[in-house]
Amino acid sequence: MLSDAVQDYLKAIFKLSRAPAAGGMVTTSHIAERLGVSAASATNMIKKLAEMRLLDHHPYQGVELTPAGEKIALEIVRHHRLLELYLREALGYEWDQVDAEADRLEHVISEDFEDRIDKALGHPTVGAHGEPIPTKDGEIADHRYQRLSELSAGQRGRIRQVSDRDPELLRYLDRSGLVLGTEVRVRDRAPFQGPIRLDVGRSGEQHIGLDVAEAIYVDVLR
Amino acid sequence: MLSDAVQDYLKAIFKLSRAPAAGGMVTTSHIAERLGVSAASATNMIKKLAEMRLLDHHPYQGVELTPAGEKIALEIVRHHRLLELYLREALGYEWDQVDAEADRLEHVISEDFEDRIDKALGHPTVGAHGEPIPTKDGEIADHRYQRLSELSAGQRGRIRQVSDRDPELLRYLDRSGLVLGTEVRVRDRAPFQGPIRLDVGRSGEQHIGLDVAEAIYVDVLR
DNA sequence: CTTTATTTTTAGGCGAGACTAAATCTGTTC
DNA sequence: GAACAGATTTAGTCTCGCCTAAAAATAAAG
Repeated sequence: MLSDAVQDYLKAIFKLSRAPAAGGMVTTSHIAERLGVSAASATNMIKKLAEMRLLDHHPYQGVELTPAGEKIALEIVRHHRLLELYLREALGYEWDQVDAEADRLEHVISEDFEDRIDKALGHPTVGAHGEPIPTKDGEIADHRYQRLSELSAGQRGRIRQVSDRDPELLRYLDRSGLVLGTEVRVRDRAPFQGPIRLDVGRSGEQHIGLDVAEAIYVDVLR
Repeated sequence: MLSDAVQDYLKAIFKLSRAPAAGGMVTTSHIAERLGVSAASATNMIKKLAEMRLLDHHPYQGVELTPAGEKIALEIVRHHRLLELYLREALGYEWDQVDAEADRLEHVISEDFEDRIDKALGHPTVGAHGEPIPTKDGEIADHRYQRLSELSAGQRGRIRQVSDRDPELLRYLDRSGLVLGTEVRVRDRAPFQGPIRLDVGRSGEQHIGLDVAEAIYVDVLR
């Protein structure tokens, strides 16, 4: 049985390696920062994971998950995303509360539990924030949405995914109507990394900062 | 935050102290046996728990939970029993599978999760095997059922609780119709700790061993 | 090409919670 | 009341996952 710590590292490395601008290679300091541990601790765990053949360590350069490591990471991500969705759909959790609860549950649920909530949810393919849910045999869809921050004035898009990193942000998005499925249109963008003016849905107009727009992923329409 | 190990010890001590023939005092070796650790390990943890004022340690005699320790134990038991029932009612688990899953989940769920499943279940007062569920403020009902093994020929009873210690036993009980709510009547008892012949419900007749009868608790009828 | 700033790794330690082996206490038996 | 069996505690280790401080490697700047 893999420890919680091992699982957390694999998950973090997987997510970082998928993040834009990471060419598959993930640095020690990024891992340490993500997990809130010292760089030395991260190095130690990296060495251990490398011995277990769950990742390749290129000293001073970074790490890369092996297929075996990625497989495990995907199982954890699957657990996490199914749990998030279940908490929301079956137990009425708010959008911003599911991540923390799922972080603790994901390490302890059995395969059976996973299968049962998967079934209860109707075998969903996307999670509570629009992220793809890996299949049981380790396939994960690659949606390639665009960030809302990349759209230019006049473009329209439908919100398909939002970053789940910050509960505060999720509450803000919820209040602002910027939820999954909503159609938005960029009215204009202020210069110098300024705010974006948006039409949200049929009604509201919103001004959002660039950081917020970067956390929203859309399908471009038309 | 209390570690999983601390929680497991408190829960085990609580359950042992409630078991018949334990005068509130629980021995080191019983604790060690229940948790599957060496007696030395149990002694270490006992000293630690005594320092935390969660139990009183009378060296070489045994331990007794303080009110503070019992409070925590009851919270864990509440988590466990609500989870067991939820797994059964909401996710369709079998009678014998819920204990193991709940053992892992009980340490990680939040207060919020507890409240949500409690509500979803309609604030139940007994768990999946008939055990009383402690209330949120640490009250636990004391049912004082009788063991089926204590009934004499001719007596009738309704099954109100079964021991959850052995999944194998639970499967056997399920197959035999010896489930919660069923009415049973003792036809006769073989001598020398022999089997008990039972009428089960309206139909079946069953012969069960004394060990099995000791694991079944009934309300005596008439 | 050398200095400097940054990142990464090494070295050494700490707390939890388990272990084994040895010492000590309790209780029973003669 | 002495001896012995069994339970309990003490003493000393081990692994895991974290830490800080120091050393080493890399990358950037002069």
